[in-house]
Amino acid sequence: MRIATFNVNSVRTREGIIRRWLDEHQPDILAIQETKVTDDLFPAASFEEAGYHVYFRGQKSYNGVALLSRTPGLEVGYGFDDEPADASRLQWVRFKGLHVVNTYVPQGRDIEHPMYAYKIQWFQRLRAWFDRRFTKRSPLIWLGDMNVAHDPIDVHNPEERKKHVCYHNDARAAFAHCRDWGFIDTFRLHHPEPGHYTFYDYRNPRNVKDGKGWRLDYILASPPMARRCHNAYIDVAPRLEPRPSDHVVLVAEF
DNA sequence: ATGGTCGGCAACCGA
Repeated sequence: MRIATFNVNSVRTREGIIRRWLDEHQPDILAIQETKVTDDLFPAASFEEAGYHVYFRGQKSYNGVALLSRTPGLEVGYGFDDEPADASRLQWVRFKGLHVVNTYVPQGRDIEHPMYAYKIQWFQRLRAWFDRRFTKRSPLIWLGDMNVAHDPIDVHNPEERKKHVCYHNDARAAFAHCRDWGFIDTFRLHHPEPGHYTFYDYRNPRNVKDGKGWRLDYILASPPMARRCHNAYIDVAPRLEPRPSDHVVLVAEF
């Protein structure tokens, strides 16, 4: 089984990229973040044509999550149990023998900004949510854009990024606490070496050109799922497109 | 050291 995650930065702008990627890689599940569209305008028919069941929740301009799947989801939900629910950042789908949780974690804007405290809190709320709903024996996948480079090898220039909201100690600790529920990082399992990234900030074209990136996207597995994971890879195809996205595709095979 | 680019959507906000 092949599972993938891709922050598309507008599902309407990347619809062509997504369709081509689906045709070429034939994933069983593709999780998408930053769809940036309300549900009435989501291009669901296009992905259904490609042979997928489509589950999504979005809003105007910002955020938005979606999950495409070869097999139908048996149950689907959005958001935390309490407020703010953040329904367009947290999605879960139950399949036969598998739960998938798709998140677009708040970026945080700046260390001093209230959204950074909100981001830290968001990981804490998510950990409590995992604790309530699942056990370590659950066949569970948590994937998406976590907006954190977990370790020094997950960012090109860690020494210069200590005050960045995606590498600051508090963000890394909050992400770590959430992972400590019992998740295993499927990509790192198969690629212990540095230099693999899933995001290239195109506010600096030089860094994009030089491949100086961040690893912000993850496919994390509960112990029973991690035991079944035999391969993981990053596909940089979206960077080769005429209108490249800032994130690329992360894949894990089970 | 600074600022650089996208996408959505119609002025700037968010990343």
